[in-house]
Amino acid sequence: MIKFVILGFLMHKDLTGYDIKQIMLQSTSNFMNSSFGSIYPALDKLEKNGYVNSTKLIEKGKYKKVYSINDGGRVVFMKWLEEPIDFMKSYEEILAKVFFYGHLPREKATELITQLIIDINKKIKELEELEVKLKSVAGIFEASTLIFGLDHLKFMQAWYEKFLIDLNKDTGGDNPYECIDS
Amino acid sequence: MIKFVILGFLMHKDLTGYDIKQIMLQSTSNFMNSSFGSIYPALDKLEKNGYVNSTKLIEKGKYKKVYSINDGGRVVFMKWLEEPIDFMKSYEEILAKVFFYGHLPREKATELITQLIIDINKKIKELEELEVKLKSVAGIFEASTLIFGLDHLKFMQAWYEKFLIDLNKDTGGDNPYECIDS
DNA sequence: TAGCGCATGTAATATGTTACATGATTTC
DNA sequence: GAAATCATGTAACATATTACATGCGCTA
Repeated sequence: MIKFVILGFLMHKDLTGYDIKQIMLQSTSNFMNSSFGSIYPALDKLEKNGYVNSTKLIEKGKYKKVYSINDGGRVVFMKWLEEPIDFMKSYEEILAKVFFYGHLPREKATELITQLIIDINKKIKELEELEVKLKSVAGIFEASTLIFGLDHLKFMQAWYEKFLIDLNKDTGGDNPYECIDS
Repeated sequence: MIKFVILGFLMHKDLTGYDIKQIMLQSTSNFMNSSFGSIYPALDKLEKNGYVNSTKLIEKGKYKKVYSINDGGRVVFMKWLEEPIDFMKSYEEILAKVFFYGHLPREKATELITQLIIDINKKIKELEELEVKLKSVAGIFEASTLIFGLDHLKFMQAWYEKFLIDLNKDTGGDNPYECIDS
């Protein structure tokens, strides 16, 4: 997932590995905060795969390697972004994608979040059937993890439902997050 | 984490790798559902480290390797269980521990969950300060991930608060989850 | 001149998944 | 007799962390 997050940052401006680490700390650390040990190899691989280009330069006596996304990179990033969210993969994946939804037309973002809510609802139905069976059989702690899972999904459903409403209210005021690092 | 979940299952009865996979599917799949490719090597390692013992046998013509936890294993499992929950590590770790809290004295479980709530509250305070700064600066999608993180923590706090109350009401009716596989 | 922030990178380790290989028994 | 289920295991791959190694420039 880190490669897509990196591409997402590069969609916006050219960055070094060090920059990326700083920006993550300030913006995505809630759901993703990678170490240099994964950022640098990821950049390396992205370049080998032809999704980014790098320029070596010396600034204030410091050796820097500035990366920029190219057309190939933009294509794979947008493809990832437009894919429906598989919310069972990981809770972080949802956040990662939504974080970059500003790159999508508003209608597409709305559509994807609507689909997410539908998928969550399906899973809720599934778990509710399981709940009946297990509640009678398990102890309070074992049952609690299932009920937590269920309540957690209900929380997510309600949250994204509300988010959709806020989204429709939003004027789309152009407020790019580039401001963060200024 | 898988090693502790395996030890937790073995606390209750002797099992084969195959059994463990089945039980996971029925009980913990909500937060952990490992593949054979991680269960078998994990069992192997647990045995090499001296936490479990295995007995090879042939039952109904099928070769089986039944694992049982030993004193060393019980010690490391209980030590893991009694440790305060680091809820920032992963959301799954909370569930994994609470799932086995039936092995703890009720007061210890209560204490650990109380501490968890305190830790979550601390993090909420932290994020609320960040929120003020970022809200003005980020676009709706970027801000949403932070707000989701915050609301998510508030959900967890409320949930475990309520769970504590339910726990105090609970008679502690002995309802071991062994019933699941019957 | 010591230490911190900037800046890049590697090596060892951990942890897990998917796919494959193998072979027995049970069920239709 | 074919397919599903029981049962164990390995190999290739993916993904990430921690700790280390290196070195420059700025500031106290």
